[in-house]
Amino acid sequence: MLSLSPLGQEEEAVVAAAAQAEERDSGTCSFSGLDDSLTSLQWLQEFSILSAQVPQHVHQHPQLLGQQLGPDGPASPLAADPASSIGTPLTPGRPTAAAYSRMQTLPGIVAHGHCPDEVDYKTNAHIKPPYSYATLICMAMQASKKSKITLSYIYQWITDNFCYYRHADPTWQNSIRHNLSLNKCFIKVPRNKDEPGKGGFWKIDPQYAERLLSGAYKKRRMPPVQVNPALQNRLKFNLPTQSTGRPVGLNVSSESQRLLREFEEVTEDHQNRDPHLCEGTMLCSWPMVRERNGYKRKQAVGSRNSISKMTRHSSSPLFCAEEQREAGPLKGPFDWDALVDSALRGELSLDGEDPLSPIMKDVDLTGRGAHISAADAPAGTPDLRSSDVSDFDEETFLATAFLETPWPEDENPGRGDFLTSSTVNLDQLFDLGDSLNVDASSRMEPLL
DNA sequence: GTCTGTTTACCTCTCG
DNA sequence: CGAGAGGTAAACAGAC
Repeated sequence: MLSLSPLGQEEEAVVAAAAQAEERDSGTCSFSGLDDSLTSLQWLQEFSILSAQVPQHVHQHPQLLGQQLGPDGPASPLAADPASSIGTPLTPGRPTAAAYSRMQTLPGIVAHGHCPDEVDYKTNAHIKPPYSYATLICMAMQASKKSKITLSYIYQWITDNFCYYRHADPTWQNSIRHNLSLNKCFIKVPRNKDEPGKGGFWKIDPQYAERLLSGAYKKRRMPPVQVNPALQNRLKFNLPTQSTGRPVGLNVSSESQRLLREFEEVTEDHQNRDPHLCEGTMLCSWPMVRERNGYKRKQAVGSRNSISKMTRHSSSPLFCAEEQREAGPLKGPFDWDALVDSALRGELSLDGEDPLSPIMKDVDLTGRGAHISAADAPAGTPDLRSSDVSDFDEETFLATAFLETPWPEDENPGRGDFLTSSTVNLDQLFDLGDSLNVDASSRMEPLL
């Protein structure tokens, strides 16, 4: 009953245009010409899970950040479908290796019962991606390069990038819809009368996007291993396991292992950082306004949408559908070290008009309404400077952050409002960068 | 009829 | 143990 609607014409047009623009702007090879190891979502898994450090190959090819999903997201050709060839769950050459032993030391990963880092969800149809539906939706939205996307696009993106859902019972689509409707993070944008097609568009509520990104929403619970029931039998017979119990099919290429080693070398220091360094960071400064996000049980009918959703409209400074120009993926070479160094030297000011990312610049610390600049908060304000670190949802943040499209340098309509509304001090920013240097750096790309 | 969207209900799991 | 977060299922209505 899995019936995916093809992309609408308008979407295809945008996708095609984006692809062309991407190729034109980057001056690099086309998406299809990229090394496969750099076009997989898999590196995101690494990035997300391994404490948000920058994989070496991303360091080496930062321009690829925006190309991980390809310029056209769901329009990209489906990855090889291992469901028909069990035993080859990984795409050769992809940087999917992980130091599994090392992972044993990372809380919250091993506890999940499997090593997501080793799983190429784009081709592995057997293991359910460890992302909540909300996260998946966000990822699709971020990857789309559009400010608003359709439900069918979300379906398509998910099935294209997470093989599991290609073969899973389509009830997940129900959950997606359920999530869109129920989760206040998502705003429905009605389709214009003259726009053909079914349904409306969806976008991320800027306010809640901030919270999503800041981790106000917990990551998906991860059962030990969720194996696609539809494939369980085949998996059972076709996936021999190692002595560790891990499927042999999850072996990684030597190149991947090399990349991982390099990555680990780079990130090892970060793993040993004093956790207190996190205090005062941007993310840690964001108060977790744990407003129930629509999951209240037995709510009064209409209490959610009639109020919360109605009050959310496009006046929000971020992600506004028509306010925010379609942004392309990160482009061009990028000197990460130089950026961080200069930032650490204080050469980068986040005050004023620097076109920093919305979430870097404007943080609605209340979650709704009253804005409190992070910089305005007293240094000792506990709820701002050392707030619930555990709430920091790396998964959501990272999963979406790398996909978050930067705004073009030449225009930033609709951003003046948030650019001027608050400030973030450098310490906050680059403490953030310590743990999320990909993201922080990528957000500052327009500065260069 | 199918797709989309909303709503309700109930479940499991995590966390304090 | 209760609350919160997230997942699943199902019913229903409206649009296409």
